[in-house]
Amino acid sequence: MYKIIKKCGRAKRAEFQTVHGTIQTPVFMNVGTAAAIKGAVSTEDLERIGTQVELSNTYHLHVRPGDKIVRQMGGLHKFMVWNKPILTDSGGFQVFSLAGLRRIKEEGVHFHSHVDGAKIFMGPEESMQIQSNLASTIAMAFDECIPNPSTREYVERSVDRTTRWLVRCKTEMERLNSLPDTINRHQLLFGINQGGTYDDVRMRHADEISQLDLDGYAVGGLAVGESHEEMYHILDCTVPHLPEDKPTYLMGVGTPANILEAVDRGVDFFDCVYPSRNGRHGHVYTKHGKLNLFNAKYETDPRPIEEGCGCPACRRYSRAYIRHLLKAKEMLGMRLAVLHNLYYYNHLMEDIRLAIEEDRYSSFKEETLYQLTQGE
RNA sequence: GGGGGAAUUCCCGAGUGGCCAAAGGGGACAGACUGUAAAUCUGCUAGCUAUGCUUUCGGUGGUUCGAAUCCACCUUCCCCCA
Repeated sequence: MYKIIKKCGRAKRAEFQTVHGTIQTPVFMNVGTAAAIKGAVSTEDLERIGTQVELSNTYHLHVRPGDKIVRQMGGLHKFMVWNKPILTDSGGFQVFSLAGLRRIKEEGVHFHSHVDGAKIFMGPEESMQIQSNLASTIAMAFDECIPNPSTREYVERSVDRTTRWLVRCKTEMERLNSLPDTINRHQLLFGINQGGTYDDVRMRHADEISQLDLDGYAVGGLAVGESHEEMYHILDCTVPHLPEDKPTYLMGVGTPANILEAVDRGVDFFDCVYPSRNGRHGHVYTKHGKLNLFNAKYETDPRPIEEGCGCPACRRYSRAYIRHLLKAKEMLGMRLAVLHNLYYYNHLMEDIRLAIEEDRYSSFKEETLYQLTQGE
């Protein structure tokens, strides 16, 4: 299922086979929380910009339209008309991001819906059931994404609960996959490592969950306020304690520089809202760093966002025009910026894969990081 | 021709004697955003030799210790009646 093709230092070039196709890693998963990438991005667009995996969210789809409706429509793949792999996040991040709207108990989490305030209960079993209804390719374990900073005492208690929840997730997922009427009987389950910024807690937890023989392992709870140095240190400590023959996923990360560094520490999967959200907010990525198209200096800039870029935005449109659209709040402006950013991320990953294959990842990383800081 | 109303800082618009360089929008300018409660949020928007000073509320003159606010005249615009 997971096959390492080439290693270059700790960086891995691998293939991950799923029922919805083979994922070439390292990979960036394009975030479409509510079964759509914000910014009016269609399935056809995703095919054009090189998307391999789309990520959607258990909590959001449970709230709206409801996972039973998605199931009735034949599962997320049919519903979205996307036949490549889909990873669903478990709702664990909403335990973090909806902190004001939820209460954590051993059995699970009580939420108030951010849409209408309705009471929602989600525990490991519920999360697995919802994800089974969604029939994603990869389900994520239901965890608590711990805020930063948190006390050691809290982190240890939370991590132990996340482990107990993980065991329950695995049991429930096996049961669901064996049901005769399940849509995707090959649904995979990734566990999630937590431990805040406490490296010993991280390593201990990684060792524990590695015993469970899951389909993949994620490092969660990073990029939530700690420094980059802390994040890289945690990866240095944690990734070696996760199974080498399973994919590693760094959740929610990150900037191009974060990804370059994390790949160098053995990470295969990434996802982040940056390319889509920043695109909607007028920030676009180039090999020389990020541009803010709202800035006055692009008012009459006839150049594409990036010279030579093959994305749908750069092939036809100028910075000046996209800036105008963004300022005029025309949806096309956001759409073009998001398409560019996702294309940039997907192609950055392609370059990363090639560099590993050609055994030159270290120099590629240094050169790319250097370029990113240079500006134009 | 007669009667009434209005002119405010880039725009709209509040303010009708001191607490006013002037509310609130908008626009402009800049910043933030890392498993998306995010097409969102924040800051800023007269000038300067800056805990103060100068210019600014259609124009000119006046009343007052003090005027965007009161008075006179002028200019422009709007509405109603002929």
